[in-house]
Amino acid sequence: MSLNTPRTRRPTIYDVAKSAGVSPSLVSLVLQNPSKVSEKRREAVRAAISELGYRPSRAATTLASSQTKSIGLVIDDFRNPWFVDLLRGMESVFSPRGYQVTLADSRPGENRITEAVDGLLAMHVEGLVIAAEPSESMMAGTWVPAVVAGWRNGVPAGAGLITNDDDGGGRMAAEHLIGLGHTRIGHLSGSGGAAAHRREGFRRRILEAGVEARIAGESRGTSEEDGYAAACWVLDHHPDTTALFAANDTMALGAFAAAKARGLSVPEELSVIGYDNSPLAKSRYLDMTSVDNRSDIVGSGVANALLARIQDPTLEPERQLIEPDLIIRGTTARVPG
Amino acid sequence: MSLNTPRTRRPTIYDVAKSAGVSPSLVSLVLQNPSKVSEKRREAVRAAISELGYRPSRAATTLASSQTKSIGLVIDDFRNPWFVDLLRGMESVFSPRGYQVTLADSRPGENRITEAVDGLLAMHVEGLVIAAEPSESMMAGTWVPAVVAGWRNGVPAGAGLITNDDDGGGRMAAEHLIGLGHTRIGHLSGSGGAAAHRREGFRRRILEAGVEARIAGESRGTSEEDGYAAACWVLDHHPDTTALFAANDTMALGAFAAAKARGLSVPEELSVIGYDNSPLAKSRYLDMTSVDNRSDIVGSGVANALLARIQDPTLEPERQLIEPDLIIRGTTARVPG
DNA sequence: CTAGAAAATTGGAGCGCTACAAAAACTGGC
DNA sequence: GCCAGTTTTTGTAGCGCTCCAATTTTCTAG
Repeated sequence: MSLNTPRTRRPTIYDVAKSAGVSPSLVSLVLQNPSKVSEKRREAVRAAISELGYRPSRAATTLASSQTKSIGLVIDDFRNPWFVDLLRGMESVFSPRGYQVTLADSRPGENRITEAVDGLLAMHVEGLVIAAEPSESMMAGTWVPAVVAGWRNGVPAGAGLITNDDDGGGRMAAEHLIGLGHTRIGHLSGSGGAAAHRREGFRRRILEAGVEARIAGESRGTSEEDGYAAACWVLDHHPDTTALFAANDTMALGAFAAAKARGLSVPEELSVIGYDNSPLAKSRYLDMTSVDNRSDIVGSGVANALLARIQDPTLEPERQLIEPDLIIRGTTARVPG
Repeated sequence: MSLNTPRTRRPTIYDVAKSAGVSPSLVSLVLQNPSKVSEKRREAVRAAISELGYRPSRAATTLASSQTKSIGLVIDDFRNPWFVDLLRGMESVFSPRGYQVTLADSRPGENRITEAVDGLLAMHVEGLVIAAEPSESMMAGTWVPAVVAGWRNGVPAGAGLITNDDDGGGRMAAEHLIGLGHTRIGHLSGSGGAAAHRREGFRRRILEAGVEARIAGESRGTSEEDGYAAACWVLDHHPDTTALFAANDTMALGAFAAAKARGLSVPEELSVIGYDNSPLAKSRYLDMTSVDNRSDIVGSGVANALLARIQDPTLEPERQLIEPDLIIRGTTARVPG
């Protein structure tokens, strides 16, 4: 049978051409610009294509045309939910322009970021989006425009930067709690660029209001356990604390656990505010007040900046901050008493 | 300067060869099998490579060698956390063998699964892992081995299948609750293949024990909201219910919300068991009893099956069930009273 | 010192496709 | 029926790499 010929060679453009009785060039034309081909041949070619189950070889196309209409996205960890929004934002501008985005993760220890970039460049991507801690060396000899998304420390010269205004977000969180009358506020922080900016924005606004900043976990991680440990520290050293600002939603979950262990009810006795507006925060059960960093907007901004630089490589790399949003839900309330 | 020549053509193997004073073939040899090249030339070539910032073109390599050492993974949604474990399991066997895995998501409405498969095949992947609802048409004219991971309905002929034993998992959940003395048990189900199997396994064990099965949400989705709605239905129609089995952890979160709204405490008055052993279930705060579907094992099983069929294409596609694990945590307890 | 074997290196064809110039097939107007 | 203009189709030459046979160099032993 013709339908079930499994172990056969992958069909090429020549097979299609022969089967349709035309030249290979004509088949290629049908693939790229069907309107330039007479209806008769076009249909013959299309029939042959589906008959043979032909799929163009991207490798050959890339090699011959030296443009891939693809851009590479390096992310540090698939478990980090923010990249989903980033990707969605990126695709909203890339897809209509016919660009495809290819993912590479650079989990530390497995393949480092340099390897991820190398792999992407080997695939002839036309541009690079770095959603991971960038490194100077990674850019060595990079010949395509790159933009860093969502990180602020050590952005290599020559790369653009579009990121969430984490300072602003920290300030917003502080503002919200101060507005609710809180004056004894703790912050669960972590190491890393984003956490540092959130912390600084928070600290500055808190000090402006003449309130003491109770900050824990600056040099630790940002997991739920880290959040729990930091919350325990704050609540044990400052038992009069009435509000906690966590550097992300997962850490806020740790804060909930610490509160529960101490018999403190949220938000009646302890207000908690998270960051990221992740699915966790949106959950009906957790219903968490959180700062939304608008990663979708970052994504579309990144895409636009990259596209501009692909079209005009002489353009200067852009730097841009995206304003976050405070989403008020059920874990923050007026100060008790 | 030689270091900073940004807008220049991407260096090729010829550039490297010229710069190192050897033939292109020799450069190619260094790249693939350095031990066959004399130390002197090898070093010269390596120096030239890093001097020029040369990266091999994957397109050219693929075309010339007609083997890519890459396999394609189609997933239905990046937000679904189980694919992370699947991927990890796959990489644990692919990486040591030098295979790379390329991701393509097939979110419905954007690019359908057929397009994702087409894209992957265009990249000359040597095998395909489908972690999404498969379709018959997607396999039309596919010339590489494929295996479906984690879905059981409508698996195309010719594709292998490695999946979690969802029947077994449902049975385990029922078993656990019955063992705790519960006799009035509700189940929050959903549409879709996995949910159906979990439901059936659960129902069968429940009926064996002579307990009535209170099942809700069979034709709805599997989000937290769906879980909430189903839990409300069960708790309102059968107020004497003492335990709830949710088809996944997110739905269990909905069950928590429903319990909270009714002033029922978990697990004292209501036991809740989830499915997936997702980060949610592992959370210190939520501390959820859950069925672990061992997606990592599925991943490595898939990888092994695929590798075997790549090496020997005449092999019959394999079908295999992976036994789940019950992880008992703090949301289930002996029946009250 | 030299034949013969082994190791190191090279030239050239070809992977599947596109780009572009050249050829072929149609137009319509006189 | 013929010519200029237009549309459609087709060779041909690469794109950057690998593979393999052929060639050159190096080594071993008599």
